[in-house]
Amino acid sequence: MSEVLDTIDHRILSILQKDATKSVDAISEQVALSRNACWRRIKAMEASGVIRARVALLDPIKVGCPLTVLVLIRTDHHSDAWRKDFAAAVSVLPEITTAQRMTGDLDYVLTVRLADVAAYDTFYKRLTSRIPVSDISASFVMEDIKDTTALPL
Amino acid sequence: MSEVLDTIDHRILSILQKDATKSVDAISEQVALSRNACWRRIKAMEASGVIRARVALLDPIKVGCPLTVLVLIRTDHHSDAWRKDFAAAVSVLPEITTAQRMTGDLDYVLTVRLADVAAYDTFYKRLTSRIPVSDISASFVMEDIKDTTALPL
DNA sequence: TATGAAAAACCACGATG
DNA sequence: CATCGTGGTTTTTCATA
Repeated sequence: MSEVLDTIDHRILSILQKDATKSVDAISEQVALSRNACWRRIKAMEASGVIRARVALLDPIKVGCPLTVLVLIRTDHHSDAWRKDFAAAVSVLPEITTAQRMTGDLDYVLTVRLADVAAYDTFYKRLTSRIPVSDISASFVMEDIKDTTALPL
Repeated sequence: MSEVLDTIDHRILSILQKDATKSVDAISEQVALSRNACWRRIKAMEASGVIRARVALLDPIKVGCPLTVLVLIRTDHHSDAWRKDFAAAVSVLPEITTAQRMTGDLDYVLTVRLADVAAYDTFYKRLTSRIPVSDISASFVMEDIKDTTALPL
């Protein structure tokens, strides 16, 4: 309901952002609150949508997609229909984990998770067979220096 | 121990990737396995590191960082020392959620989470005061078409 | 703070293929 | 002989009074 998050909320969130398996007991101790008060705050933040989900993060290498590719896309189709088709293609391809429409001269950026470079070629064909793009270029990730789902608070 | 994941493991993972609050009972029912067999598989995947963590995902808008910026960086310092400084700067700045070293002509790509465009200027100054870069450009995310932490299985 | 209900954590045995 | 299922115990966590 309320959209105002105080310092204690922030501290609770920063704990849960890193480890959602922590019990209410452990969290309440860390933020110096009673178990109950802490539990109510968490419930409230879940209800208001501040906490959107709790998910498991997997090891990309161990599940067989060690390669991350950033795909930069430019289009000359600036119609609603094209955008709809593009969004549909994006939602259908599970290798695409993020898709963002950008300002500036590059129109779209995709993050794609793949097994290897050969898989990129397959992906490239599947994508471009679904939607016309005027310019597409791939940049491969050599090293992950940082990769977190935790937002700054 | 074993690094071989079968179809059932994949189904368990795909459930947990989307919702880590699901009880073992519920999961075991979905994958048509006994509670215990299912529990053993999950434990094994936690132990082997296939499941890396369980985290809470927050709403960027409700938490006060609705703006996502992709920062493209080129450097002419290709020394170990520079890389170390860069990594240190990246790890210190919480607004940077991902930092990747790339192939091709752009050296690094950062994903940065911010409150607004003004905050980008502050961020830009803090970053460039810590490390010298020969070229840096920002591209702002206008629309999130897709954004998932779930890897393809 | 107390408390009942639920889920998780773990163990042991026999069955199965 | 790995892995499953059943059925049990103990402990923890939840969620509310």
